[in-house]
Amino acid sequence: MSLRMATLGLLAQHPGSGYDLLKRFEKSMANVWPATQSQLYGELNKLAAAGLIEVSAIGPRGRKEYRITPTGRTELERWITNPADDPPERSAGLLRVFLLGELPHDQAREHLTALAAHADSEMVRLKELESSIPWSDTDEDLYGHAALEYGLRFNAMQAEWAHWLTKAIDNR
Amino acid sequence: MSLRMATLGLLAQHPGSGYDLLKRFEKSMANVWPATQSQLYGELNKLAAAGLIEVSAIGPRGRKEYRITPTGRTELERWITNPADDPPERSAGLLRVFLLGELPHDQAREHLTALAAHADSEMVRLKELESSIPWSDTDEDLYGHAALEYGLRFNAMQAEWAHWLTKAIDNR
DNA sequence: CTACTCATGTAACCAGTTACATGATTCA
DNA sequence: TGAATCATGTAACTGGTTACATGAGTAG
Repeated sequence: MSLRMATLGLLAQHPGSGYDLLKRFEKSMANVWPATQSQLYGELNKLAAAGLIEVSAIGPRGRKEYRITPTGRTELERWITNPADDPPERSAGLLRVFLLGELPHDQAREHLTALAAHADSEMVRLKELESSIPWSDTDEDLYGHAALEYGLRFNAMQAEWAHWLTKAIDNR
Repeated sequence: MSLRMATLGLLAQHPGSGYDLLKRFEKSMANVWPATQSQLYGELNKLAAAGLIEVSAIGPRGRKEYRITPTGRTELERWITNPADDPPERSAGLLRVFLLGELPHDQAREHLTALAAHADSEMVRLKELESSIPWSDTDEDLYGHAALEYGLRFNAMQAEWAHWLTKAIDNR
């Protein structure tokens, strides 16, 4: 359901071909919901069959430009305002923490140091991304920027937590 | 790969049957990596076929008690110390934020208020969980507790972020 | 005319969910 | 003896990944 909505959402912002969307997935949405090429083309056909999007123009090389339909927009708004039916969150990283007791203390500490370092480098990457984008005054950019800020805060929290746990291990 | 390691990890902590593990999945691991009954039984058979676990005893009603093998333990440790091959993180919640621009401002604000409220109630739930568990002095409990602390910090961050964004919307 | 990018699709596979199916043991 | 719990499994379906396949237009 979520890839479907990610695709529909990108088309709600701007129409485009599968190829266009693929680049927008890689560029802006990869941090939030990655998608592969084959998955995307399949989803576009399903969305079109369901009447949520439609082909608005055919270009060279069999290019199909899609746009969202009114039905599609209704469906998108319904999904955004209805967080109930989300898939459960899974985190391999947290699972690893959960099982860290199977490792000797010094290896566990090592892992946490690496985790904190990774969070720090993610923050650098996100800050670079932030300053590389010419943010406009649109709602689209307001929320894109907010998602980025979320990532910054998330990684900061993770680094702090890793340091806290490292200390807790040392006190034993 | 991750469910495989979650299962292996639980068996590394204590041996048990599929039925036992299922309850432990529901009780302690559901917040980190949920699993269904049919998935678990399938995985146990695959793990046994691969020699990572073995049946240590057969009980009434066809009960098969599993334990981890030395090969299994090696493989588990390899996985814990090697965070490279994790599946990408996906967040339906963040995807929704990304697409919040498709909604009128007041509806977006409403959504963020609900999100903050949900984070707050999650914190309450986790705190109750925390005080309901008779924590021991073992490593297993140290890291289980740390995972819970992670959840608390994560939800606190989320609530703060939602308030921050609500204010940013108001200033437009 | 050659290499590159644009452009779409299919097939095989792994992971996860829901529903169905079955039977043994225990406890009131 | 009937209900609850213990215990394991299969089948059908959806979502996601990797690899393969193909061809049209474009720029040097």
